Order: sequence, then structure tokens, then C-alpha cells
Amino acid sequence: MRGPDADAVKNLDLFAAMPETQFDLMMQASFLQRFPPHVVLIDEGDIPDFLHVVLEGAVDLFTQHDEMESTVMVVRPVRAFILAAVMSDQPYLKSARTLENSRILMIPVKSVQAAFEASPEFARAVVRELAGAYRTMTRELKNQKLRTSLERLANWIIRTHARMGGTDSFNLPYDKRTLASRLGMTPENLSRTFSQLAQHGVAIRGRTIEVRDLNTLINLAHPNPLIDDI
Amino acid sequence: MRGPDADAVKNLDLFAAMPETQFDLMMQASFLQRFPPHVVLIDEGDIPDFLHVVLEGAVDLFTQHDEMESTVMVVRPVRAFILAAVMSDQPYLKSARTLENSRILMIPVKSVQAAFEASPEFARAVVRELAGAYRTMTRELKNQKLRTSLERLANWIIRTHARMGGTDSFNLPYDKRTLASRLGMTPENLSRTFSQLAQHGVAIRGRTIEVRDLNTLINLAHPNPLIDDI
DNA sequence: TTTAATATTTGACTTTCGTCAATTATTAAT
DNA sequence: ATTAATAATTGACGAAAGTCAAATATTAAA
Repeated sequence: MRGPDADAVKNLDLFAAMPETQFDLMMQASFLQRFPPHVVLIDEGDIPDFLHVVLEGAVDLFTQHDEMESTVMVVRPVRAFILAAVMSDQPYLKSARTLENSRILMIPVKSVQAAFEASPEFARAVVRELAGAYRTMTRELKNQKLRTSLERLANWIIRTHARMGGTDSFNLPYDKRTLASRLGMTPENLSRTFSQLAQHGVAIRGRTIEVRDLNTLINLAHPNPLIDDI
Repeated sequence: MRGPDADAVKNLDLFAAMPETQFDLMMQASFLQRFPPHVVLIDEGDIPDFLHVVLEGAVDLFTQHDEMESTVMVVRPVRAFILAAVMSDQPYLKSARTLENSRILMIPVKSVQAAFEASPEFARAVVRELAGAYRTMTRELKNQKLRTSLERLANWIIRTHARMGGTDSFNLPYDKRTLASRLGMTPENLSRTFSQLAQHGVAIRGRTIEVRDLNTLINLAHPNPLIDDI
């Protein structure tokens, strides 16, 4: 792979410090694919064969058990996902599916592992990435264990509001079913929880969320830098 | 530090492949401390100064927010903990306190980072450890999001039963308050959930758990290798 | 041991959240 | 634009889990 896509990938923290030749070697073994929405890219339990990088679109990392299903996170460009399974040669613990039309770069596991052996810069970056992923998961577990669903939603809105640039009103980045699952609740409960937020400075019209009174919302949500990554 | 303690540490996956001289260098900068039960070793939010290794006793990794507190995991010998914060120079996301009389090895962050730069073997081990820690946290989150507290307790018993060597009856490794928190429920709810398990092949007398009918218990719990690490 | 402190259990009750079914919106397809 | 399909909301209800207080156990201390 070459061109602007390769540049975008090379600009990732994960690959930026890697020697150019090593990176090119890895890219030569990799390929790019387009997928329509709702295509399953990874089945949990499978042994990893590729490191995936979202270049465009969005990927839902989810998991199933008994009749239950839950979205763990949504990955957006440009970002690699499920590095831990790749680096440890262990079965995927999460499945992955596209949420939208997406372009995904697939780097063979062997190439990633070879690059890791060959490049100390890349090795350092892998450690940073894994440590960051671990910490993200720790935050998520804390969010889940220490908060009610009202608080989780309130904090999600605060965080997303900030990510969208702090503009008063923004659109949901994915459908409410996915958001509910991501936040660990049912769609019905999400719907009711949204209504509750009317008393706390938030207005919802369809997919549009308007933060009318951020202070009131913060007062309810109790955002915490050791949970919310703010 | 020298002697059998150093040997135990050197035998950890994390340090086993490291060159002897490098390891000795690290140990020279480290020190060993004894702590009584319920001593706080780490406060979440602080910047890491040591990598900790439990040599004896048990350490509770927990987190607090609003009036809530939750145990994330209990670390037993011989095991390092909170490596991710150390490797990424970021604030601890969890606090740590002893549950019992414990001996803790404290390795200065600088020494760990120096060893990481100097030894590719250690670098590889760090990646394995972080990837494993990430996966443990992923499992924990799945456990929390996909299961009821009855199922979490049932699976915890199956797992602990297996770890204790599969003997029919074993003792709780820590008090019920901590177990409840670890499993994401209140002590009252744990107590009631234990009673429910009487109909599913488990008998509880004080701290002793007897697995009377493992098949019945498994039938309730639905253990899953992608959650339970079995 | 006996007492005091702490941990656990139980009861009564509330809150949170899930389920199922019926509507109502929204989106996609003809 | 009309229809069909899908998504979201609402109501009615039940189940799961939390809270508070009191009663029992258990453990630690005198």
C-alpha cells in the first residue's frame, strides 16, 4: 500500500517512530479492503491473523454470550484495534463489525511481530499502545461498576460534547441501540434515561443532542479524570 | 535484594528472560517492605514511583468515586501489579492496599524503564504482561456487562474451585465484603445470592464453600473460555 | 473466657433496570 | 410519494439489585 493512506497509517503513534524501510516492508505485506456496513470482520474466539486499522468509517467491537450482546467500544479512524490479541497470539476476546462503509487496512500478524523484533522504536510504541488500551479498559470497568446508567449517559454526553469541539449541539455518532449497548443498558432504558436528562440541561430531538446547560449536566454527572479521560 | 526472594522474582514471567546483570542492577535499586493488613500502598491519581511485586500476602486493587468503592482485582504472590501506569508514566487508575500481612518488593520506575531500554527480552516480557493485563480487564468487563450477579458468583466459585485444585470444599480467600465488591454487588446481595446457590449445588458454611454438584453449578453458570480464563 | 468490635445475615422496602407488547418515528426501497 | 422495514419510544409490569435497620455471627482484644 502507498499514497495518502500509507501516510495516515504512518502518522499513527503506533507506527510513527518505526524506521521507514521497516514500515514499507510491513505495508507491502498488507492490504486494504472496503466493507459495507454491518460486516463482521472478526469473530471472538478466532486466532488473530491480521492487525486491523480503520482508515475510514467506524468499527463496533462487541461481544456475545448466552443471548446477550454488548458493545465494548467503537473504533474510529485512524486507529488500530485488537493489538493485544495479535501480540499475544491468543484468541480474540471481542468480535468486530463495521457500523458504516469502512476502509480497513489488514496487516498480517507475522509482519507486526517481525517489526516488533526488528524495531525497538516500534516495540516502545507497542508498549505505549497496550498500556493505553489497558488503561482505557480499566476506566470502562470503573465506569460500569461505580456509576448508574443515568450517570454513564451524562458523562458520555459530556465527553462526546467535548470531542465534537464543545459546540452546543451535536449528532449521535451511531444509532441509539449501539449507544445503549456501549453504555451497558437496554434501548428502552436509554430512551427513558434521555428523558430524565431534560431536567439536567440536555435536550434530545431525534439524533441531535443539545447541551443547554453544561454546568447542570456536570453537576449530575460528576466527571472524574480517573474514569473519563478528560 | 538477594536470596530466595530475588529468585522468586526472577522466576516471574516478567523477569525470567532478562539478563542476570540487568536484573541485579534493578534489584540493587529496589527494596522490600513488610506491611500489616489494610495499609494503603498506592493512591489512585498519584504518579507512579515504583513497580510493586507481591511476594507474600495479598493486595486489593480498588477504586473510589463519589461515595462508591469497588475492588477491581486481588493480587496474590508472586505477581507484579500496575505495570501499565509505570510504563506509561501516567497516574495510577487504581489504589492498592494490603488485605493481609504482606511483603512487597518496590522497584523504582526509572530502573524498570532503564531495563526496558536495555533488554529486548524484558521488552518482550513487558508486552506479554501488558497484553495479558488488557485481556484480563476485557474479560472482567464482559463478565460485568453480560452477566447477572448470580452468574458472576457462580462462575467465580467454579473458577476458584478449579484454582484451589478441584477439591470439593475450599475457604474464601478473602472476606465477603471484598468478594462482593470484586463481583460488583453489595454484601447484602452477595449474602442472598449465596443462599440462592443452595439450589444449584453449592453449600456455604461461614467461610467454607462446598461444591456439592459441579454439573448443576456449571449448568447455571455457563462458563465461557472467552470470559472466564479457564 | 468475656467483652467489645467487626462482619454477616435477614427483613422490609425502594430504586434501578429489564421485558414484552403496542405505538409512533424514521429510514430505505419501490 | 407511498409503502415497507427498521428504529425508537411509551406503557405496564416484573426481576434484579440497592438501602437502611435490626439481629446474629464471628473475630479480636482485654
